[in-house]
Amino acid sequence: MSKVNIQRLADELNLSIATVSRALRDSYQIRPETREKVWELARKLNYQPNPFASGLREQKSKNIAVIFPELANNFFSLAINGIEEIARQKGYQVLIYLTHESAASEMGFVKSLANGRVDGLLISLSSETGNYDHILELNKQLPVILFDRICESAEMLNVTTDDYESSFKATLHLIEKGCKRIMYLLALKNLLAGKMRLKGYTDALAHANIPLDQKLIIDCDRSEKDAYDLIKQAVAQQKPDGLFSSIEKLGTVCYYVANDLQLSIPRQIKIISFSNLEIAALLNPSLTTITQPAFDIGKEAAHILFQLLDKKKIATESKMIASHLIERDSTAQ
Amino acid sequence: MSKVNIQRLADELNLSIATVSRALRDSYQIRPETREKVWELARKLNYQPNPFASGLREQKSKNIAVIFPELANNFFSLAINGIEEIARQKGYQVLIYLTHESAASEMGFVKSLANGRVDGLLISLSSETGNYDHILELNKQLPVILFDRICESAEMLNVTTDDYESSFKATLHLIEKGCKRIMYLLALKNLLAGKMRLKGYTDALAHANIPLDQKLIIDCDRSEKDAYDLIKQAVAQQKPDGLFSSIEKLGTVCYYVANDLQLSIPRQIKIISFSNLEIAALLNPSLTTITQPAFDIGKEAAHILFQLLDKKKIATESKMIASHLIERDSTAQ
DNA sequence: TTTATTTATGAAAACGTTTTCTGCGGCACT
DNA sequence: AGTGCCGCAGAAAACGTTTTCATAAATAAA
Repeated sequence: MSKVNIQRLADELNLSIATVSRALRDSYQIRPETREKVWELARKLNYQPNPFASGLREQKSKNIAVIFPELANNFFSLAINGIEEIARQKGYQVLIYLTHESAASEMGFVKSLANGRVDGLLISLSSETGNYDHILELNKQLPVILFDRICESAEMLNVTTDDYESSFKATLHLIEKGCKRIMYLLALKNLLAGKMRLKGYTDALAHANIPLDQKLIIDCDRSEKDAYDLIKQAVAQQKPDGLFSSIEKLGTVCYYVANDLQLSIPRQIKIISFSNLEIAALLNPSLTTITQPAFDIGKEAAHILFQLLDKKKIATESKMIASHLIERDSTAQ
Repeated sequence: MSKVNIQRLADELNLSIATVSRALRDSYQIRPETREKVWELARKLNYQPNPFASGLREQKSKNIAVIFPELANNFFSLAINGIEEIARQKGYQVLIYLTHESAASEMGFVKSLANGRVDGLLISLSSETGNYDHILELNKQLPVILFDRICESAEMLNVTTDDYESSFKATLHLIEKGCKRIMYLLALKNLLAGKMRLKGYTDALAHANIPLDQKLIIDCDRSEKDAYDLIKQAVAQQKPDGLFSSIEKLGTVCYYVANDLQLSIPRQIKIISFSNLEIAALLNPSLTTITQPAFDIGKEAAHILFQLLDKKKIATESKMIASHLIERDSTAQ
């Protein structure tokens, strides 16, 4: 039951710990038969090197940290799958932190990573985050890759999707389907992603010569809980014929609102939403979505991180992966 | 830029590292003004004790591991939220491992935890897992709590939900709504949860004096990818008037099948499913579910684990948390 | 045979903490 | 003045690795 360490192996084999360590690491200096004896016992006792000891000695943790706003969101669930897959291949452990959209939590987590706990960080910013100093500071010590919710700093590496273009296309899609008054459900307005999505919307309106009506832009960042009431009231007052939800969570809220106001989708009101919901196709009616390649974004972010960790300085640069507009019944003509 | 360690603090303050360490840990042996000086500099330099050094010295990691089959499943996304919340309160880090339902992966992960990487483990077994030796073995070294997908061993601590009762009730619910031929979509048949759910189904049939028809039990474990075809064919042949899906994933598959076979839900076929899908209410028609208290299960499992880690031996025993049957339109009469 | 070189191993230092064991002044009590 | 105690701080050991440095035996070169 007592923990099996390298000393124990050395004692049982009448070898020094140096020899055992070398044998386990397949050093060329070790006689094959010695090596084999060591490995055999190690396997038998299920010897696992103490990661704290090796970490301390080697000054590397073989850990990476992943900081997420939440996991209820399908985007992040998918992304972490991609991240975990790559990390596992590389023999790294994944530490997970959830900020619950709190900038204070995020700052605390980031600061706590400053001393060797992890070798690198993958982070998607909280919606509250306005100041990026903590990120830039940590990036001086270890590689930090931002994904999806990035910060506007030239010096950081990012993996994103084409928020602006997607949003532009989504708005145009509603216009093509006949919408004249498109309400935009604004979220993440502190973050670049949020700003790009909003700009995609306004630019698309301009492009179609539709005057921008500020009353049709509903800020849903502030009151997450009250989003339902807020949207319902806005829809009732402004009577839009299209709803564009800039985040997944609000997409479903739209359905409840439409139901409640007895608006038929898509006849009276059309709905499109950024969303990674697998079952968007099963909603009543099926929901037209802009779907982000979440798994690939996670994978790519991890991939870039490990390029840096492996010191392969080959072409590590920010990357953008396109989202897809999937047309379904909620925007049918 | 250089890492700030305790030596650096000691040098700058002309103190010994012993004193600095004690000051940071609020030892009573340290003069308050010394303590304050140390803390001030530590804050200024954002000193974070190296967790590998402390871990090695104290022989505890302040880490816990969470082993999940997957994260696409809403149950696990919710559960990890609960786990992370408790762990964070306790100052522990959460290491995440995804088995993708592979027993081999699971065994590898569990074995790799044998040497101090983590102080405890929360695990939900993969659907492939038939042998529990690796779990029992690890449990000799550190506390292991199983949740939801547990193993049938008296000596392990578990957090579960009332699978049998839920399944019984669900079946009865369909019967009450007029179903005569209820097809059961079997999954997780290797695991206790799967067995209990199946037994709940068969017992409920017996209770209602409905003869058990083996052809109505569709084993969906084998061919995850082909589940759709399997179910579609079975429904076409057997013409059930009720579908009971024992896992979330198959619930949505039922909708696609019904659609494809042009069966109207709930008129021609009623559907009920184990599921934590938030938007079950928005499906077409809304889906009647048995919803597990995933967040609470995660929280409770973590809670029990920390009771053990804190050596509070007060009443640490297995716990069962009830699921809820939420009646919606897919089983309307 | 003597000397250089290779091969296989051991001794010991280092990583950054925490904590036990000492030690030094100063104070209170004989 | 001598003894004991207390408050504070330093020296050093320990945790389990990895790796540099040293060394013995065996082989090759002279």
